[in-house]
Amino acid sequence: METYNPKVVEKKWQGIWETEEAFKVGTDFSKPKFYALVEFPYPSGQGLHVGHPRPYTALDIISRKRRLQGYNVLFPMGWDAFGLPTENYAMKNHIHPKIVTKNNVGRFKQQLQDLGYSFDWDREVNTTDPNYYKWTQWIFLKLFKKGLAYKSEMPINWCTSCKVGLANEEVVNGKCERCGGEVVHKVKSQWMLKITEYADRLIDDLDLVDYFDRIKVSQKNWIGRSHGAEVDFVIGGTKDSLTVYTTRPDTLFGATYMVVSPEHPMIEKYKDQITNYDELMAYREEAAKKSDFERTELAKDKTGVEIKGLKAINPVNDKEIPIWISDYVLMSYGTGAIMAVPAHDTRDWEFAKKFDLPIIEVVAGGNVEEEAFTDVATGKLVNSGFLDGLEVAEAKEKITEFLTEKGIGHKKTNFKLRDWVFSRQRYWGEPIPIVKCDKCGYVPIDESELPLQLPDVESYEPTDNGESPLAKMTDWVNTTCPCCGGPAKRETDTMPQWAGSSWYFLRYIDPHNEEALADPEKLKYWLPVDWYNGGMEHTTLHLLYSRFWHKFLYDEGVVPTKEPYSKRTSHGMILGENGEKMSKSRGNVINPDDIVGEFGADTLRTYEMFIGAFELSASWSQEGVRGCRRFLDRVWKLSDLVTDEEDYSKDLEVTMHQTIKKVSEDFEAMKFNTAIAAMMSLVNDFNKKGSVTKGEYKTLLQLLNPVAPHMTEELWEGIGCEGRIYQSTWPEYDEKKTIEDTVEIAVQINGKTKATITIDRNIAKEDAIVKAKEALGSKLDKTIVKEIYVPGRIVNIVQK
RNA sequence: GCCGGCGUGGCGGAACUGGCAGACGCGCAGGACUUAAAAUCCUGUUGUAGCGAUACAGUACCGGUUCGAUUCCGGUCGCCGGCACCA
Repeated sequence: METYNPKVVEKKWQGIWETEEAFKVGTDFSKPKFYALVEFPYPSGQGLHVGHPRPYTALDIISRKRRLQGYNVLFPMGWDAFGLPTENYAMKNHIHPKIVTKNNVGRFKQQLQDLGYSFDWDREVNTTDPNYYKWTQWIFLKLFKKGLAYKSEMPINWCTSCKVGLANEEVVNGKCERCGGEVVHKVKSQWMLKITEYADRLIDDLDLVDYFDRIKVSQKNWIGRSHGAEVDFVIGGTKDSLTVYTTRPDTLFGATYMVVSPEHPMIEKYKDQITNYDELMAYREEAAKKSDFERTELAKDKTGVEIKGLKAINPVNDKEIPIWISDYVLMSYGTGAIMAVPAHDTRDWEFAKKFDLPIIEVVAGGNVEEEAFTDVATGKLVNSGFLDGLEVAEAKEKITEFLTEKGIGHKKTNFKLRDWVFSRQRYWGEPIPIVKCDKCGYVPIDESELPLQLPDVESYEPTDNGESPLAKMTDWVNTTCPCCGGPAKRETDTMPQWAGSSWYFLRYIDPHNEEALADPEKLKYWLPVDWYNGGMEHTTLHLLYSRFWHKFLYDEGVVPTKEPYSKRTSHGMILGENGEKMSKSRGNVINPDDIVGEFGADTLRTYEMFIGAFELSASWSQEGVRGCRRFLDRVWKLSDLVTDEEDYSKDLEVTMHQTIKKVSEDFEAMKFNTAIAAMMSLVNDFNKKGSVTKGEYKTLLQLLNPVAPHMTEELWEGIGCEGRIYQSTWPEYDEKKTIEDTVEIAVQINGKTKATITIDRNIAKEDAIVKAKEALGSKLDKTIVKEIYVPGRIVNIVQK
C-alpha cells in the first residue's frame, strides 16, 4: 500500500460518513440506548483550543464503541453562544453579536468536523437561536409561576470594569472571574432563583448517581449543609430575643458574649436604648466600604464594637452577657447573629483575646488559655450544669431537647448555598419574559408570545447606572400589561450564560420540536444522560444549576427522571510544553489546526488519549505527537504483511484475546493511555513475527477504530473487508483464552526475587515448591521456616 | 486554616483485590540502510560496582504491619486544585 497520507484519507472518510449518514441517531426505541454528552463549547473568537479535543475524543471513543456494540447512540454537539466576550467583541468592532456568533460557530464547527467526531449534526443546538431560547424563557416562566423566581433588592457583586452584576460563583478572590476587575457591593433589584429550596435534594440525590468522588465532594461542600440549632437569647429589659444559629448547642454554657453582624436590624430597633449608636454606625460604614476581598484578607485581625446599653441573657444560666458587632459575622448566613463560645471556637477565641472577654471551658480536653479546643470527638462536658460528664454528641441531643421543651430553641439545618442571582445588565443574553405594571406588579408574558426576541439595538454598551443596554430601547420596553392591559415596561435585564446550558441536553433529544421543549416519549427513552464528561471548573456552577433545573422540571412533570446525568466524569487540563497553562502571553499555545495539518486528525486524537491519565492535567509534547504518528504509520505498514488467514494464529491467540479484553475494559475506565499502549504492544508483536493474519489485523483495526477512525476505515477497505468498519461489530474475547497454560513466576527467598521458573498454571503447590527449590539450588543454605505459593504469581521460601 | 488529589528512571507515564517495580511512548547511545542527511529498521537504556554471569541499593522522607509494601497503617516534607471568618 502507498504511504499513509492523512490529508487525503481523512477528507475522504468524512465525506463518506456524511453521505451515508453514518452517525445519524437511530429511531428504533426497542434497541438499547446510550446517551453520551460532552459540554458544548462557548464559540470564542480564538477558535478551538487544543484542550477541547481531549474530552470530545474520549466520549467519541465510547460512542463509537457503543455503536459497534449495537446501541442507539445519541452523541450531540451544540453551542453555548450567549456571553460576554462576544458582546465585548461586538462593541469594540461594531458588529452585531449575532454575526460574531455565526462566524465563530462556523469556524468551530469546521474544526470539529476536521477531527472526525461522530456527532449527529442534525441535532445541533444554539442557545442564541430564538427557537431554542424560547424554551429557556418557558422554563423561567414556570419557575416564576411556582414562586421560584423572584425579584429582590439585595447587595450584589458588581464588577466595576464590566459594569455587570455577578453571581457569587463568578467572583474569584474578590475579582471578576472574566476580566479580573475590582468587585464591589452594590444594592440592586435582581431576579433571583430559589436554588436553596432544592439544597437538600441536591445533596441527597447524589446517592442516585455515579459521579467521580471528588465531584460529589465539591458539590456537597459548596452546598455546605450543617446541622445545629437555633437558640433565643432574651435581650435584657425587653420581651424580645435575639436568635442565633449554632452547630454547637452543647457549648451553650460557655457562651460569654454575643456578636451580631454590623447590618443586623436589631441595631435600628433598639436605637433609643443604645448609648453608642454613632460609634456603631461608623463601624458599619467602615465594614461596608471593604470589599469581600479585603474582608477576608484581614480575616486574622478581628475588629468590633460593643453595643452599649443592651445586654443579652444566656438562657441556660441566666447570666447577663454583652452584645458586640463585628464584620466576622455575616448577615447572609444563619440569623446574622451568633453566641460566642471563645473556649471552643477559633474565631470567637481570637475575638475574646483581643477584647479581653471571658473564656469559660465547657468541654474538657484542651487548654483553652492557649487556643480554642474544637475537637468534638474526645472531650467531656464540664461547667455545664445538667450536661456535665456527657460526650459532645450526647450533650448536643440533650440540650436541643431541653431548648425545644422550654420553647427557646429548636433543631435547625443551614446551608452555605445562596439563591442564584439570575439577572445580568447585558445585551447578549435571553430577555427575561416579564413586564412590570404599576398596578399588577411583575407579570409574566403569555406563553404564546414566546420567544420574546432580543431587539436590535444601536449600542451594546451597558449604561453607567448599571442598566442593561435594552433599557434605552423605549419602543421595546414600553408595552401593555398582559394582566390589566394598562401601560407597562418590559424587564430589561437578561439571563446569565448559565441559563441556556442548564437544560441543553434535553433539547438534543428533540431539537426541532415546536410544540414542546421535547417529546415526552423521546425524553422517556433517552433520559437520563448515560455519561456526561466535563471540566472540573463546572462542578459547582453549571453542574449544580442544571441539576436544579432538572429537578424542577421533574417536579413539573416535564422530565421523567430525578437526575439528569447518571454518570459524570472530568478530564484534566492540557498544559503547554513548559508545564504552564497555555496562554498567548506565555507564548505556549498549540493550535489544533496546525497539528491536524502536519500529522493528521487521527494522530491528534491518538496523542491526546495517550498523553496521560485522563483525569489529570498533562503537558503537551511535540515529540510525543510524533511518536503517535509513528505508531499509526506502523499500523499502516502492517497492511503489507497481512496473510489470507481469517483466524488468529496459534502463537498469538492468547495475546489477541488479552488485548481485546484490555482495550475493551480500559476504554470504559477511561484508561485510554494504557489501551493504546496495549495496541502498540500488539503491533510490536506482529512486527517481530513478520506477519499478521487477516483476522488479527481486522481485530486490531476495530479496536483502534474509535481512536483513529479515518485511518482504520481506509485500511479496512484496503485489505478488502466487507462494508464499513463503522457498521461492523465490536470484537469479542473469550475469558478462557486470555490465560496462558504455562506461566513464568518469581521465586523468592525471604521476599527477594532470586530466580524465575516456568510452570504449568495448574501445578500443585508441592510440585511448584520442588521446582522452585531446584532453581534456587545452593542459595537455600539455611533452615526453611515457611513455604508460600501464590498460584500463578510467586513462590517464596522463608529461611532463617 | 479546612477539604480533595498527587509525589515512581533523563522525560510523559505503567503496575489487577499486597506478589518479578519501571509496561507503552519520548529522549539518548550504538549499529544497519544512504555518497551524506532525514525518514525507517535493529540493539541497548533506574543507579552503583564488575568484561561478565551477578551483587547491592532503589517508588519524596522517617517508622510500623506482613513471608512479601509503589500498594495498607502512623508521622514528616513538598507540589497541585477547590473552598475560605459559613458560627
